[in-house]
Order: sequence, then structure tokens, then C-alpha cells
Amino acid sequence: MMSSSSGIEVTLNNADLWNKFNGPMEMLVTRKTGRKMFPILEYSVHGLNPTAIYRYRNNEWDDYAKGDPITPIQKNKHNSEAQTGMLWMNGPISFKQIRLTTDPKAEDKDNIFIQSLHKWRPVVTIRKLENEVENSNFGEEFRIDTVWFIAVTKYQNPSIKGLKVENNKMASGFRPTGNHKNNLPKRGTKRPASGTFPSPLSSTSPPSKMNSNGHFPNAYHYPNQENFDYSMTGTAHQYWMNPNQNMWNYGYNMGQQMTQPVMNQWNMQNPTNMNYEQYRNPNNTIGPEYYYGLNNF
DNA sequence: CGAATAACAAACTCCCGCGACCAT
DNA sequence: ATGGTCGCGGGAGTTTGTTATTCG
Repeated sequence: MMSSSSGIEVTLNNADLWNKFNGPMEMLVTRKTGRKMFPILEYSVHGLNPTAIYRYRNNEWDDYAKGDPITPIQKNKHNSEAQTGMLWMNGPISFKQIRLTTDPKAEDKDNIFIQSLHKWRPVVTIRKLENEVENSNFGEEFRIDTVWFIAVTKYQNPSIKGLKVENNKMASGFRPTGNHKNNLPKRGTKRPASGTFPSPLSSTSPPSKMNSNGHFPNAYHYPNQENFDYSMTGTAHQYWMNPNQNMWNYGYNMGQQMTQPVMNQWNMQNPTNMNYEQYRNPNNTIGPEYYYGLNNF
């Protein structure tokens, strides 16, 4: 709860849920369509003049980033139009439609552009309308101490992730009783230790980055198949051209990466040979100091 | 010794299947 | 009931950045 000098009080309705999350709250942020917040922001307000007209504005994000360029703070009006204090105080004020996106050009009015790995705090602004006119100098801001989060594109803290699955019914498929986990494809399948490698058809178009001599600059330095280590467990799947064979090979970190059109064609021709053992950090024990944008409030 | 680059690391994006929700 | 859509975490590939090693 937070109250202002004028006596207005703003309370977080689902504080119990917010408080369940031990450690810094993380919110997934995605690019194309944005990601909804969970838990949502839902407030109650008290102490308004019941008959005065108020406009309720939310999500004026404080930005404390030091490293990255600071983007303009974004404000989103609540879906409801201006209404009396009594109506505002009557029901919960929810911002469940808010979506977080990494796309700075997001057009949907519910999408809020935020930077990943930065710490964000929602701010509620209440403006009282005088004679139906909104005075920009008039407004009170409310920050709930416990309501802030780190934007991530992938959960860093497994505890946070587990609590999201446990509490968000839309993620129920990932609970122990759900089927998502039971149907995971087998992981860690190594490619067969064969000396021959699938290659695209000779009609494959040369990639645009190819040199005039017909080879990738880097790949040209590694023409021998002995350099190909298919037992390695890397995240990079890269392709290299053997200039002696004038064909594409699939390997680990062996020179310039195949361009997208060529790789798509390659994948279509070799759909079953893509399994590999993927490296992952098994102990994702990353503390709050990890975040680039963390700052003190 | 310094530049080049191999090796390593991790953030990020797209898309997927499942379960909840929603409109018939 | 049923079929369409949405939202979820996750798989797998892409992109980007850092460190270690090699080479001239």
C-alpha cells in the first residue's frame, strides 16, 4: 500500500501472489507479439473524492539503466475513460492486457517496449480532471515497493520459472501432471560418427557472402575433414565449404556460417541428421548482481 | 608482441504442442 | 460438444560478444 499527502491510497490487490516469488521477479519479454505479465498488475484505490473525475494512468516506467541508452519512458492509459472517484474505488483496476516487447516499433497500444536484462518498476499515476481538462502538472504517482521486475528473454532463476508454472494456469501443461514434460523429444543424440556428410544439391545457390573465388573466406582455411569434430557439444551449428570437394559440410564452428537461404535448402534435404548434443549450463544459479541494468532505487 | 581467428559462451528469436479459454 | 484462438515454457537455431590460442 502506498498513500500520498492528499490521502489517496493505492494497494496492490494480488500482493500475495507477487510475494510468493522469492528472489528478483523476472518477466519474459518477447519481440513479435509481446508477452503478457504474470502476475498481472491489479490495484485498488481509496481516498478519492467520490464525485470528482479522475483519470487513472499506469505504467510510467522508471528506467535506471546506466549502460544502455535510455529510451523514453512509456505511459499507457488505463482502458477505462476518465470516471468518478467512486467508480475507480469500486472495483479492482487491472492492467492484465499489458504486453512486454523488445520491439521498439511496437504498434499495439497495449505493448510496452522495454529492454531485456534491465530492471523495471511500474508506476501508477492518478490525475484529477478539473472542468474536464487534464492538467499535465496535476497528478500523483504511486510505486509499490515490491512491484518491480527484471526483463528477461529466458528465465534466469529456476525458482521463478517454477513458481510461474505453478501459479499461472496457462502454464499448467508444464506442471508434473502436464503432458508437455512427458512428451519432450529425446535430447543429447549425437550425430552418427560417419565420415560422410550430407550435402546440399549441387544446384544450391551460392551464398551472397561468398568470395569471388567461390569460397567462404574462413572456410577456405580449413579444407580438411579432419578439422570436423562431430563429437563436440557446441551450440553453434555451422557449415563450411570444402574447396577441394566444392560441397557444403556440416560442422562445429568451422568457418563462415551458411546464409539462411542455403541453410533452409540444406535442412529440407537433410531433415533427419540435425540431432546433436547441446551444451547448457546445468546450474543456472545466477544472482541479481548478474543483471546488466540493475540499479539501486 | 600484436593481429587474426578459433573456441567458447550466452542472449535472443522463431515456432511448437499442450491446455485453458471462448464463441458458437 | 466442438472447433478456433490464445498463452505458456521449451527446443533448436541465430546472432552477438568474449577469451584463448595461433601465427607472422
